[in-house]
This record gives sequence, structure tokens and C-alpha cells, in this order.
Amino acid sequence: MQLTRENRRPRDRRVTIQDLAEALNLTKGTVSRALNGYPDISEVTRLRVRKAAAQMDYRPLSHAQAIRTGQVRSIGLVLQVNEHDGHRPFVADFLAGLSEAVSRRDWTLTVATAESDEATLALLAKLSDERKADGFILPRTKVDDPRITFLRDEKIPFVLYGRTGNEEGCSWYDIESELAIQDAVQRLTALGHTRIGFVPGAPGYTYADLRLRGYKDGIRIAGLERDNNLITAPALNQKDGAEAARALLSLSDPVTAIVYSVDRAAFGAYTVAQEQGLKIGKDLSLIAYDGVPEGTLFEPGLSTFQVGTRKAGEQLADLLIQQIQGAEPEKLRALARAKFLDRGSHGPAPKT
Amino acid sequence: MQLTRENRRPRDRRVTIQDLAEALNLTKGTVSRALNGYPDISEVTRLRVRKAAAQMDYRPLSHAQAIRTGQVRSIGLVLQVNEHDGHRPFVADFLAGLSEAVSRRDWTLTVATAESDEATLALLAKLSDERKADGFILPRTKVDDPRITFLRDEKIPFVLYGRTGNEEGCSWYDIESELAIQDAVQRLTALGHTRIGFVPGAPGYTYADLRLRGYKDGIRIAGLERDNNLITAPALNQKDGAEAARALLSLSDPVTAIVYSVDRAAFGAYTVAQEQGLKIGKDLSLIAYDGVPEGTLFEPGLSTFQVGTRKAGEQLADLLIQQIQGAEPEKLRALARAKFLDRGSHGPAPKT
DNA sequence: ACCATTGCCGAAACCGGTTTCGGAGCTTTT
DNA sequence: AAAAGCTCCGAAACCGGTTTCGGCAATGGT
Repeated sequence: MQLTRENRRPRDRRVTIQDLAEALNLTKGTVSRALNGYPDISEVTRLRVRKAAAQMDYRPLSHAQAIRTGQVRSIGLVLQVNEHDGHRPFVADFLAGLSEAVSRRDWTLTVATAESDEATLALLAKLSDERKADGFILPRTKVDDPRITFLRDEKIPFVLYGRTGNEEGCSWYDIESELAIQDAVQRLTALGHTRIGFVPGAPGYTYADLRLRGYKDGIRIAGLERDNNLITAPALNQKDGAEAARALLSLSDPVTAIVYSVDRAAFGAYTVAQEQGLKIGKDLSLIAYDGVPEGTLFEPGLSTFQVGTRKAGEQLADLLIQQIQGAEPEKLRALARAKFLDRGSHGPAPKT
Repeated sequence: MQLTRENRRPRDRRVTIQDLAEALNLTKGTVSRALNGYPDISEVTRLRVRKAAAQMDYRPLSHAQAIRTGQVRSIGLVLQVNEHDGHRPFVADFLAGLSEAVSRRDWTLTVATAESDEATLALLAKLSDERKADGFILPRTKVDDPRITFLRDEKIPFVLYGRTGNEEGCSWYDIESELAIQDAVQRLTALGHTRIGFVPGAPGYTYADLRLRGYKDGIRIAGLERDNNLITAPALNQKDGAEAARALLSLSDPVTAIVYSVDRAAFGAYTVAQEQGLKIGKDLSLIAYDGVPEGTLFEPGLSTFQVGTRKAGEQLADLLIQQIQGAEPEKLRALARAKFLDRGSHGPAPKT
């Protein structure tokens, strides 16, 4: 409504492509083609332009380019912030990774949050439609994920943090948490444990299936017999984690060790141990997964697998940008390992 | 380098202002002025245009507007993610608040991270220079904050989350944590405590000074004598918090209660209590500030003041947008209160 | 020596908006 | 009834880039 908007920033006007062109005695079209590597520009001119651009510190306005190219050099992240907020400690690191990779290439990161699947889809549609982002990072993937179906249909570039069910046309980065969990079981059997419980993660999410598989593989490899009573209901917080621990400890043949899919659930075991007078790391061994910082608050600390969240952000941003620039999605896939942190919550099986 | 970039999104082309103009039998200039409320457009035309725009679901491309207006309808947030990471649990909520307010008005949020003051300033300059953001949210303000000096000089709009030293030309939103701390002291004195220790927060940050003042005010109002031995060195994590507790408990006249500036430091008191066989909430009372979720992990939970982080994000975004749209910065200031959470870590003073 | 390429760049259109300017038509004033 | 003033809109320039098209000059081929 206000027309008399005073002009901000009279200071140093930006150097435009026009300025560059005049300084070089070329037309701006030629300068543009030179900078964008068109083949009909001679090598000497190209270099001359590049050098002048660097000297004069010319940087094109991405939104001025966008109006013609349709690309804004920005990646989008829609965070779903409701329900069990188990991933919250990680968002700062995750953002740091994304931001790092993105600004290294002079792109930007556009963030939005939603509270439901529908709202998330609506935001993805809107951000893409209004050209606020050229592609999206999808954290916390589900086996059957509506975001993936949507973006795939709309032919909008995206990269998954985590694998999924139908991986056609998907690129992703993921930590092989199944191997971590399998490793956890192996570490425990090596310490003499034979009754090892498992507490699954959030149903529907791909990681939960994978970690369960890792547990089963671990049991099989160790030559232990498979006992479904050792697998509890899913737990994502301290309360449910405690419930799971109680169930496993009250079996006729109780466990001596528990593998938790997520750290926060494992905290419940500390409560139960205190209730029942068990010493963690001695009477009851714990290994979990995530590497949340709170794992050090207890005594002993929680042994767990630490995820390189920041690295993940960097990789994901790189993959997405490559894809937006034309790379084949299915060739953009990478896996990494989590790092084991021994903080003392696991030890030799107690003698019976 | 690649020239043959296949055209994405051939699907439904967006409706442009030109389409609107043709449908209305007007020129695009007229349509633009109508939508932007220029006074030289008749009321009937204005309404006709508005209606058609709504019907045809016309939404201008912000970056197309930006090329002329210089404004991209985006606010920027530069997070500093190093050092003591005490604010990490909050970033998800904070983002949710910002995002909520921002997308309500069809703006967007651009996020970047930096690891040092210099890098932060460089990012602010770059984001503003390349018109990635029209203004900035500054979290975690210091008494003497280089970001403020910089942005004020450059005449770039900004809003503080937290107060600062020289408030000229600043708008801010803040929680009056000094009142919370003062209230904490009052609650403790009401319970009979007379020896109440205080553990300050990060030096240099405005909140630390304010909370210290809140403590002193509380002591004064209660009519207790001022004793500088009751104020420890700053503590931001469990380890330093434990150190502070040890110091306060080993005084010749030991404390019976401790007020911590931040929750994470207060966790250290639990360690010390366990070491010395003290029962929290009985032998030693604790009240802290922040309201981090981990406060419930211990038994008893940590009594603390909870900050409405999400609300803060919403307010800050609103203030910033208003300012960008021309409002007077110094009129854009708001304060709020933290909410006390009694989780059991404070109780009556033990009888001597 | 002539013609067909090829290499290289200028000119101009274009992207989707905003903003300035001028003038047609109507009303008001004198 | 003419002059002056308003109201309202069209025309066109503009923002900062990208991309198409055409043509000049140098090169290559025969």
C-alpha cells in the first residue's frame, strides 16, 4: 500500500553485468555467455571476462537469473515438527551441514516447517511452484512416503535422508544403521550375552525396519536362537523405553542386555535399573543408536552409535545440487557408517 | 557448462500477470498497480482485478518482483553453531515459529550457519548483498554485538532475540528472564532458604547480565544480605555446573539452594548430589532456566522456567516484516514472561 | 580465386514483474 | 463556452539477467 518506500541501500550500487560489459567493451549478452560457458565465445574472451568479473567482484543476482532460467539456486528443507521430537537435537547440526555445502557453491537454503503430512505436501508444492527452491531434502523417510510419490510425479528434484520402499528415481544418502545394530549384537554376544532384547523404532519409518533386520541378522550370525519375545513394542521416548525394559526384564528367562533403536528410549532403562537396583553396564547392558548429547548425562554414559549428522547434511546438499544440475538421480546414492561410542553402559554378561 | 538443460515442469504453466491482464482486457501495468494499491486506479477496477486474481489463483513470483523492487520477501537467519551448543534443542521450535509467521504472509525463511563472529558477519553481508534476505533475525544477542553494529551501519533491517547494550535503532523481542530468576529466588526464600547460590550464564551475552541482576534483586527484595561468595563462575554445561555446585556446598556456610542461569549447567548439581549423598528437592533445592526437555530425565525433574521459543520465533518474524515494510524500529519492541515448571527439584529448606 | 564453413560477437527479444509518463475523457471553475 | 483540473488507464521504459538469431570476418577446401 505504501508507495513512498524510501530507497534503502544507496551505498555502493552492485556491479551489474552491464557495468562489466562496458568495462570490457562488450555487450552484456556476450558477457553472460562467456560466464556461462557457451561454446561460441573465444577462449581469450572467456578468460578476459572471467578475470574482470573476479576483479570487479561481480556476482549475478540469482533472482534476476531465475526469471529467465526458472532456477533460483536454492534448496528447500521442510521439517515436520510435531509428534515424537526425537530428531530435534540434530537439526542444528543438520542445518550446519546443509548450509556449509550450499553456501560453498553460492546457493542458499530455504527452510519451512509443517505439522502434518498434508501440510508438508502443500508446502512442498507451494515452495516449488513459487520457485523458492529448485529441489528438496527429505529427512526421516518412510517406507511408503507421500512426499516421494508427490515429488516424483511432479518431476521435482529431491534427495532422501534415508532409504525407502520404492526407490525408483530416488537418490539418497543414508547411514547403515542396520550394520550398527548388528554390530551392537555382536559386541554383546562377544561379551557373553545370550539373552539380548531389542526395542524397535517408529513404525513406518524405513530406519525402524532396517534396524530390526540388523538385530535379527546379528542374532542369526551369533548362532543364537530366535525368540520373538525378545522384541518389544516400539519405543521412542523415556517412558516407553522404560516399559520395554520392564517387559524384557520380567521374562521367565530375562535379558541381560538390551539394544535400543534410539537413544531417548534407552534412557528409560536407566529409570528401570534404578527401580530394580540393577547396575547399568554390569547387571544390565545397554547399547543404543543416535548419539544424542544427553547420553553423557547419566552414570555410566550410554554406549551408542553416533551419526555424522553434519556430514550427512553436506552430502545431501551436494547430491541434490548435482541432481538439479542434471545428474541422473539413481546414480546419486551414498551410504555411510555410524561410529560406536563406548561410554560404559555395556559390559560382560553377569554370571548366573 | 551444460546448455542443453531439459525443460523441467512443462506441466501447467503458471498464470502470469500478462494472462491476468488479457483476461481482464487491461494492460499488465494497470493490473500491477491495481494489485499494489496505487491510488490512480478506480475502485471498481481494483476490485475486479483482485477478484480475477483470486479466481485464477495468480501469485506473483517474488523474484520477478525483486528485480525491480529490490525486495525478495524473505527473512534471513544466521545461526552460529559452535561453542557451547546450549541452544540446540530450541532451534527446531524456533524455526517452527519463524516459518509459521513467515509463510502466513507468503514470505520465506533463508537459513545459514556460521562458526565464528567473522563468518557470521560475512554471511550477513553476502546474503543481504545478493538479496537473499530483506532483513535478519539475530538470536543470542550480546551486550556488545558486532552484528548489530554492522547491520545498523549498513541500514539493513534486523530484529534481536534478546536485548543489548546500545539499543538505538534496535527492535527486539525478549523474555524477561531477569524476572524469572528473581521469582526463583522469591520462591526459595518463601520456602525458608536463606543461603541461595547463583550460577551465571555465558559472559558477554545480555541474558547473563540480566539474570544476575534478577538474582541480586531477588536477594535484596527478600531482605537477605548480599554475599558475593554465593555467586560462582559462569557455567554452561554439566561439568562446570557440577563445579559450581561443589564450590557452593563447600562454603563454610553452605547453600541449601542453587539458582542456575541455564538448565544444562544445573544437571551438574545432580551429579554432585549423588556424590555427596544429598537428595535433590530436599537437602538441596534447584531452580534453573530454559525448559530443556532433558529436564525430565532425572528424578526428581528439574524445576525451571520454560521459554516459549516457538512463540518467540513468530513474534520476531512479525516484527521484522513490519520493520522491512517501513515501521519504525524503536516502536517494534516486545517482552514476554517465561513459565515456571515445578518438577520437584526445589522444596522447603532443610532444618539445621 | 571463389565459395562454403566456421568462429565469434552484437543486436534484440525475452523472462515477469514494477513504475513513470502522458493523454483521453469527464467534471469543475470562471 | 473555454480553460483548468481530475480521474483513470495505456504505452513504454525499466530491473538484471539469459538466449536466440543473424552477420561479419577469417579460415578451409577445391
